Order: sequence, then C-alpha cells, then structure tokens
Amino acid sequence: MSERQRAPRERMVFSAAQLIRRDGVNATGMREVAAHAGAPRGSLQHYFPGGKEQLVGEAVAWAGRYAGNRIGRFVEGLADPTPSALFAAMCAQWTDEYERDGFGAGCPVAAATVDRAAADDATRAAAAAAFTTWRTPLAEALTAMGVPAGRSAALATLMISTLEGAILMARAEQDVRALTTVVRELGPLLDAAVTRPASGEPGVSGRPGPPRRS
Amino acid sequence: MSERQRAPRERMVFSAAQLIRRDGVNATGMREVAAHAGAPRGSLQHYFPGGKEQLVGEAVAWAGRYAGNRIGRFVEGLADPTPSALFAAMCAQWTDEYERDGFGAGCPVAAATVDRAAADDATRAAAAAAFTTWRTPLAEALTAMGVPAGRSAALATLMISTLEGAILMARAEQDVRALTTVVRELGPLLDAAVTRPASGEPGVSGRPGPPRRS
DNA sequence: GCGACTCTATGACCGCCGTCATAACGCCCG
DNA sequence: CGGGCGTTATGACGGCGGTCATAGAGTCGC
Repeated sequence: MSERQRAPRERMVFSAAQLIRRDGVNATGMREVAAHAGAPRGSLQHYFPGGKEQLVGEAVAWAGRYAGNRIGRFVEGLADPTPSALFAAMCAQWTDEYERDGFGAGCPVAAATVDRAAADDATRAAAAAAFTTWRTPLAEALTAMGVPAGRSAALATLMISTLEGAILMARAEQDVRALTTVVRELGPLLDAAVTRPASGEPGVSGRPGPPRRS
Repeated sequence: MSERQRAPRERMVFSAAQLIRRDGVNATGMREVAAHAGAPRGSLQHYFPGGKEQLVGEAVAWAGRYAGNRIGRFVEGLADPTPSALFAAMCAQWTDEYERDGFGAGCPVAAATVDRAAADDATRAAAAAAFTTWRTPLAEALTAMGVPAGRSAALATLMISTLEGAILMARAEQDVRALTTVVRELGPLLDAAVTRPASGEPGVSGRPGPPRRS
C-alpha cells in the first residue's frame, strides 16, 4: 500500500474517469476499464472490493480534485487576474480539447450525476462532493480577485453551472459556439462583481495590491 | 382514463422521456418503457421499427418541443415581461418539481447527450435539434422584450446553459440552492441587455420605460 | 365468410454485464 | 527451503439488454 508504484491502481481510476467521460457510467464496463488501463482484470476486485460503485466514486472524486487543482493553475497563468479571465480560461480548456480531439467526451461528474443520481446515492454524494471541491477554490480565487466574500460562492456556482451546461450544448451540437458565447456574455457580469482592488495573488490573501490593468 | 385508449404510441414516447430523465438512456430498457406506459411489449417493434434509437430520438424531440412550448406559456404568465422574470420562471419549474417530487429526474436532453453523444450520432443530432427548438422561441421572446436582435440568441444560449448546469448541480446536491443562486445572479445581467421598451410582445400591450428589477 | 390490415403476444437468441470462486504466480521473510 | 501475502489469472453464474421470428387477436370493407 505504498506509493512506490506509480500506476497500477491509479491508472484504473483514471481510465474509469476517461471512459465515463465519453460513454457515461452505465455504458462503461469494468472489463473495459481494466483493458483501457492495461491492467489485469483480476486487479479490479482486488483494488476495488466495493465493486463498480467504489470505482466510479473514486473516478468522480479524482475528477473533482483535478478540476479544483486546475483553478489554482489557471489563476497563476492569468496575465490579468480578473474573474472573467478565469472563467475564460476554464472554458478554454474545453474549447481547446474539443477543437483538438473532437467532441467525444464531457464532464465525468455530470455523467455520474445523470446516470446515477436517481439509483445510487453513494455516487450521487460523490458527485456533490466533487462539485464542492471544485467550487471552493474557485470561490476563494474570486475573493482574492476582489469579489466580496458573500458573493464569491454564488458566482462560483454560476460559473460552474454555466460551464457545465455549455459543455453539454457544445457536445450535442458538436460546436464550441455555446462555450465561446457564455464566455463572452458572462464575462462583464463577473468583472462587475469586483468591488475592491484585488488582494493577494493565488492562495495568499490579505496583502493589498494595486489592480493590474492591461 | 379516456387517454388510455387515445394514445398508445405517444404514451410510450412520453414514458421513455420520463425514464430517461430519471435513469439515463442506457439504464432505460425497452421492456421498462412498455411497462411504464402500460403498453404491450409487442407494440415497441410495431411503432418503433427503428428500435431504441428511434424511441430515444422521439423522446428527445418531444422534450425539445415541450421546452420550446413552455417558453411561450411562461411569457404569457409573466406579470412583468422582463428577461430575468422569464429566466426565473424557467428555473422555478425545476425548483417547484424538486421541492414537490424530489430530485429524482433531470433533463432528458442532457441525459441523451451524456449517454449517447459519443456512441450514437443520430441521437446526438436529436439532442442538438432539441436544444435548437428550445433556444429559438426563447431568443424570440427576448427580442420581444427589448433585447437587441443580435444579442438575443447569445443570451438564450447563456440561459439554457446555466439552467442545465444548475439542474445538474441541484440533482447532485439534492438541493435547489444552485437553481436559486443562478436566478439571483444572472437576472441583472439579463435585464441589462434590454435596450428598448419592449416591443410587440405576444398579446399584451407594451409598457413605457425600460423594465427594472423583477 | 373472408381476406387484409393493424396491433398484440410470447418466446428465443446472443451478448454483455457485475460479481464471485478458485487457483496460480512473484517475491520477500524467516 | 517453505511459508505468507499481495497480486494476477480464469472461468463460471445469473441476470438483463435489444432484437428477431412467429403467431395470435381484433376489426373493417366486401
């Protein structure tokens, strides 16, 4: 159970997330996950004695962590740390993927919610937790950008909701139009929520600094 | 039940939409649809020789038409015909359902997209068409409310994207918080897009002055 | 009565699913 | 060398999936 090995079990979780992203939870078979991860079939019941529910749950949790971590990296990479620029970066990750690799995959958390919210409460809760681990650092980033603390959580919810819906529409239409549209339309509203000149850069807060304009 | 004899086929489409809404496309069986509709199993291949793909396609199309028709009825029922009020009505349909019947079901078009976008292009196209039959009357309603014609389609896309994402989050969290939040946060932006005092809205006389608040 | 047609009814086929049972392998420890 | 244990390897089982094939009911014009 040490982390000396880089990939046996973890690769299966990652593969599960990828396949769920593409085909949904129900259409993703356990054997398929093992094959995709290049892992032996017998490892499934060894690493995931809780069966598919456990595997899906970990895949969803992984996706939530990934999305949450991306927030920090987005903020770091922004030349202009405004809410609209952050939202644009979040959406750009999807437009880039869609233009590069096609519209084959969506958000695994959305897939888990659609396929399992009614039937499997554990997976539903995992999806809710994933949304939280995504929303929390996003709200903190907004606060650091100058959005009032009471408003940040609401705007984070709005941003994630809009992005999720735009991903859905983009996939259905096989066109990034929805993603680019929501970026353009929602941006001004997000920036208008900034009331003070943006405190500390990512993570560290409390240090007042002048807003860097382009 | 007089309708019981009136609509054997239509009931199956409706039942399919309901079950897809709850469990997703893959988890919804043909036998289950027939049973839910109170229809004989043999009617499936009679009315839907195209198999599950046809049934799902018609269910998605039905959902799109339903959503599109709701727009008109929402506009008629609004005391104050503003974009934010329309968006609030659209979201209220979901909060009402969730508070009344629980979080058992989501949007069937979203479910079809998640489950079938990668594997079944016909269903994916049906989902895209459903989004269009939903977005078109919405954009027209916005234009009638005074939103510039060039802006209406973009705002309609934004509204539907946000609503779809909020539905997703609400289901995962089993809490209407996401829905109420996006209504509150997005409303001002929508109303700010109104530039002229609402032209010919369906059946109601125009009001003087730009609409403010809701 | 009698086709013709629409609809219903049922059973079988084949395949994939998740899970379980069981056994072998690989390697370090004693 | 001989266990012990984490891991891998197969095979079987029961169930459900969509679809096909075929035959039965009901009804209507003639």
